[in-house]
Amino acid sequence: MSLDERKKRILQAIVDSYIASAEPVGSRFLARRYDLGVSPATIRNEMADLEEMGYLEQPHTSSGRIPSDKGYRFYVDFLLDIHLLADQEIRRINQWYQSRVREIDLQIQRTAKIISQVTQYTSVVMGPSLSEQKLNYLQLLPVGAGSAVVVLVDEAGIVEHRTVDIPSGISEEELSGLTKIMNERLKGRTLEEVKTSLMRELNAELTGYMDRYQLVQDIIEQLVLAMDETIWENQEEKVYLGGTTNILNQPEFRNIEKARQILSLLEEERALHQALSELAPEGITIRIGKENSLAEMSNCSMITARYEIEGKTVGSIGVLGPTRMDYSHVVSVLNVIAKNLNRSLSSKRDKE
Amino acid sequence: MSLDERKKRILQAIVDSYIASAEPVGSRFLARRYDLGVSPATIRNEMADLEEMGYLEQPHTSSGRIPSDKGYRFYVDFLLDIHLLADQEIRRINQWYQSRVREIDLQIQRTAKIISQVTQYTSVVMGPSLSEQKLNYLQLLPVGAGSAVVVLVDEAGIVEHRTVDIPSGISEEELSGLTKIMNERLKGRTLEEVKTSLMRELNAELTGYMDRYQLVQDIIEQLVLAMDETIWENQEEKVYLGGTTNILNQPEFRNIEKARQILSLLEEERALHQALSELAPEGITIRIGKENSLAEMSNCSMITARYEIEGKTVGSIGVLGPTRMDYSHVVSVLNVIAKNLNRSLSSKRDKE
DNA sequence: CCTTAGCACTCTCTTTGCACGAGTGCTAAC
DNA sequence: GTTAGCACTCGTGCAAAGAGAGTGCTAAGG
Repeated sequence: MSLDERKKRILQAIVDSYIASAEPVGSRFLARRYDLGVSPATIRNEMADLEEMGYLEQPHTSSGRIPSDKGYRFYVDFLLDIHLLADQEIRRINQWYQSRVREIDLQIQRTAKIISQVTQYTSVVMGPSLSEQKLNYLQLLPVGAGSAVVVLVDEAGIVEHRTVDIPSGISEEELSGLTKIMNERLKGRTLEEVKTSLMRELNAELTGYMDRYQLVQDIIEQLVLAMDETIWENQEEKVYLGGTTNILNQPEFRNIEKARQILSLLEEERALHQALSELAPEGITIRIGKENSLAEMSNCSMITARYEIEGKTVGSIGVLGPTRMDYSHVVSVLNVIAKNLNRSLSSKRDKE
Repeated sequence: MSLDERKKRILQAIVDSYIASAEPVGSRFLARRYDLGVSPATIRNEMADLEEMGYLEQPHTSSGRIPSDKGYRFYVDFLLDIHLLADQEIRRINQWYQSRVREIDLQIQRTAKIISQVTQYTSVVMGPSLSEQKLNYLQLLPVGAGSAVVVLVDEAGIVEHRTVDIPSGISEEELSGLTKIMNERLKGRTLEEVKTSLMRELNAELTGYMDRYQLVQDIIEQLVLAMDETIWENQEEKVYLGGTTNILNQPEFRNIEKARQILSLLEEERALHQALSELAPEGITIRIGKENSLAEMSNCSMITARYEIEGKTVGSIGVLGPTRMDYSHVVSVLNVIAKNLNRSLSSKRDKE
């Protein structure tokens, strides 16, 4: 894994150049354009070495070299210099987050849009997982006969609702009584806890207080179901995309077949979600080419960062592009945006 | 506009053939394949006439003919025979709608998916416009200090919520009192009415009942804002897509540039929404090529149908494809799906 | 007068050959 | 260890040639 200084410089030059131009890089070009202090012939020798070691590839016998996945990996791990974003760019991003957005999914969706606009790649953002969020408030509102709306509010101010069936024999007073008891007992627990153990515990207890055993049990069962759906829908399903067509600007996707393959993948929320979930718990994760678990993404790299609510990691934001991606820029952008998003998602609570 | 019988048959044959194969249609092919009873030479003469009249076009001097927009229009208006869907297909669609889905936007989203799967084109579905829906129930729930959640339920059982700021000086009792009064007054009015005139009317009245003039006014103002957003977000923004990549299977979009153009358009929710709104108030609408108001869609046709809640038209479902689209099949599919969707959206209410 | 066969013509698409340019690997000299 | 030189390979662009499909027109036939 150890390359001498010159090999590193050459590899770096090749990757930089290829990222910028998408053209295989030749020795003469390198010698001219980068100040390596050696002749093309020497560079050729070094390139032959690098190829043998697996860092470079040659599309055909007499063309320049392009980085292999391994080459990109080395570049990302050891050669990447993250230059700060231009002030202008940072300001632009901050500005986007000036205006306060109430609804969390709108905020997430906007984030996807911003990422894709700033990076000119496709962005992939996972909606927040709510299962670890703590319940602040729960309300059962009767709606017509046999239906009620459950409204859940968590400590971060995220609101969700869901319609459930309730036994028609229960009165409005009973319902609000039930709501009251549940609130006293469940506030401050995570939604996951609420859903599983607590609901059962409460179930047992409530049947003591109230005379209509069966009805209450029915309601609770419905509630558990609804919460399950709510949590699940957010955690397991929602993936927001931005700039999906940006991918078509990349020369590696000029080929319709390749384009279709990757665009189809983007329609598969479930697969995407999985790809996004397999990440390191914090910091920036970079997956290059075949490092991605999905075969369709073997020409792509994905860079992701995490975001938090209440200091707890709840989801990730990411960028999908060709392996020939501007890693440095994207990493910086994701850092800045994650910071903004964190702030904006917590400001909801700071207000209180 | 009047073509003799033979010209009609020839035009129909050409459109059918071109829809099926995407290849320009020549006279020999027509004579052989369709039972027109005349020789290729005669067909050539007729085709020359049809071209002169504007129903056909010739990609280049010595190729077969393809239908012009006008040709498709004639075909759609006078020659289209809508054959019923295969039982199997109908059953398949009905099956999709067997399982009951509570949340309306999920149902709409699923509909988009179904349409695209059945037709193999891209589907475009407009979320329901809520402004004409009648309010069934409204609730203000205090959440933390300074915030409250407004929950709106309409007669069709559609639930929406929104977080609003409220003056911190107001008590929970006052809030529930306010809720009660509002419910009495506003139930049964359309959301649009609630939003505009009634809110003001109520505003005036309430200031009599309650002693804190300013506070109440603040709340109402917030509510109006929230409702505005709610209505607007549904009516003006939400467009659900299905099978966007299906468009890439069409030979006319092999060209990356064209593909990108149309896919970019699909990302522009606002433009799309507008395109969908300009439709006849009921029945099926077909827009062919340049009949579409958006220049990007001049190679495309769009077929749309309306759907209803409570017998009131609230949105539309549609298919976007090349002008060379299987009009007959799509029209049938949309009819069946609209019917299913209507039923499923009203069943929410039938239950009561 | 309408229909049809025949034919010359047009245009696209594919193939072929060829020259060019970019880039390499290798060898020999520095 | 570095470099210049050279032969070699491969992709690309271009022009010419040929095949194929389809037309429009003309003249003959019903």
